[in-house]
Amino acid sequence: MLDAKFIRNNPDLVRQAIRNRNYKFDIDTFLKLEQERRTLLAQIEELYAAQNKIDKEVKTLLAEKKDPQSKIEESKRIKQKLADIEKQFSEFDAKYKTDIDRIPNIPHPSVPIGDASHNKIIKESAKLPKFDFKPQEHIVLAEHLNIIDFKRAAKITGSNFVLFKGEGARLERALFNFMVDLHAAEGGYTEIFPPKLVNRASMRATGQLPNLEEDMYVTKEEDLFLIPTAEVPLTNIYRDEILNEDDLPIYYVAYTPCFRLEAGSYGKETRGLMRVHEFDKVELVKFVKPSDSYDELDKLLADACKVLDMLALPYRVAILSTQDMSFAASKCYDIELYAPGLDRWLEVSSCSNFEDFQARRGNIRYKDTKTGKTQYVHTLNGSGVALARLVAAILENYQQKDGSVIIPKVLKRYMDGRKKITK
RNA sequence: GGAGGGGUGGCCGAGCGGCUUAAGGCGACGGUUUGCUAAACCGUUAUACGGUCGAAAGGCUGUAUCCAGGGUUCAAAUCCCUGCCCCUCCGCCA
Repeated sequence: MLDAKFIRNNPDLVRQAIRNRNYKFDIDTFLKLEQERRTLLAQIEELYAAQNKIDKEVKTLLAEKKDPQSKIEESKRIKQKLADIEKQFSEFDAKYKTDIDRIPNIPHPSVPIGDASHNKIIKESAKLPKFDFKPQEHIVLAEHLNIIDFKRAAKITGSNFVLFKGEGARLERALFNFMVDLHAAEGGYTEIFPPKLVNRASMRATGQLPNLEEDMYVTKEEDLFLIPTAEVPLTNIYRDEILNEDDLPIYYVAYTPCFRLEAGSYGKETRGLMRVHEFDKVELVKFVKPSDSYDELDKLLADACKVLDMLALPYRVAILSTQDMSFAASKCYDIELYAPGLDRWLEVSSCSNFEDFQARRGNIRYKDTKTGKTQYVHTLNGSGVALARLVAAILENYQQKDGSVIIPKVLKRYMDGRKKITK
């Protein structure tokens, strides 16, 4: 959420940001609404002031044992008037609140303007792997090794769910343990194991609601959402709280499953591990001082890349363009792994700085030690990294001619010292 | 799931329709005293959104906020309803 005052004072900036993101939102109509809302609010406050004054007068009259009846009558009249204006106000207010929630964050000046074709690659692994045979897709490898059972997952639940089996299950578990350990030990992140169901207020604070409601799983009885990412429970840890400046920066890491309905997706994109409704992910979240947030974003990106360096996988990093970035982000880097079987780049991480956009929605602040003022923190998050596609990339990059798959060295101690997955 | 008891400022805690502009205490901060520390004494002590003055720091002013949202009333921390959370007991369960 942007500051209403900021929008009022910088309408052109906001208009430009919306245009650069290719969003549709009429700022002028919004500003008119906002003005109207404030006018009504001022009227209401004036009437309340009058009521409060009468209230005191009544008290005085009662204390002096005089008749307050005429004052009471006056108060009743004001009450009537108030009811009318408040009814008007609540209509404007409701519209105002849903509208301001739908205004996206302002992209950082360093973000390339345009659609996904303007994403800028800033780093790429020196060389892609070479094979003296035709590399297979991960689906073929997984079926050959009997480590993933897509058919039975579909029977148990539905299409685009995954059942890992044997060494496949072991690999999945090894990977998230490896990543959480790495970030906790070397990155200085505190490990969290959060709830995987969250309420509406939490989903709103991080920006999944109201725009992405149709992509989320929700429980009927309690209106709780299955988390689409650990970003939601982690960032909401400090919703409606005031932190001390000395507490910052705060770094959290969590492994969680992630649930995405993605109602609109279909076709080739959805085969295998590319786009599944439930996947595992290790997520990094930071709460930092505004002055540090872009340095922190670079460090966050480096922490995510470190996982892939250690796994010795080919990857590239792109700055996402204004149209490709999520609604709440100011700046976002994507990390993509190369999958030689598919001959495609697979997105396994987004590292974003939200500046104070989420903090304002979630009312997450800190007290400045020197000035004593409270202000919004900056929040960041990044995948470190997402699992399903990572498994696909490992299978495809480490495959051997006979269909076996070498286990990356750093995972050996998480896999009972095994070096290879074979049939 | 059932039955009770609760939720008040940074913390503890009183208040239970108009005497509250939320008592009192603790803590924190500033000051006085002091060789230093402590003690004592005096003072300050939230947030949000408007209006207004100011170059700014900030001042003045209005409104709201006693878990949240509704309601009753001229008037609600106080009464009623709904929800959330916490505690005790019972049931069920991993």
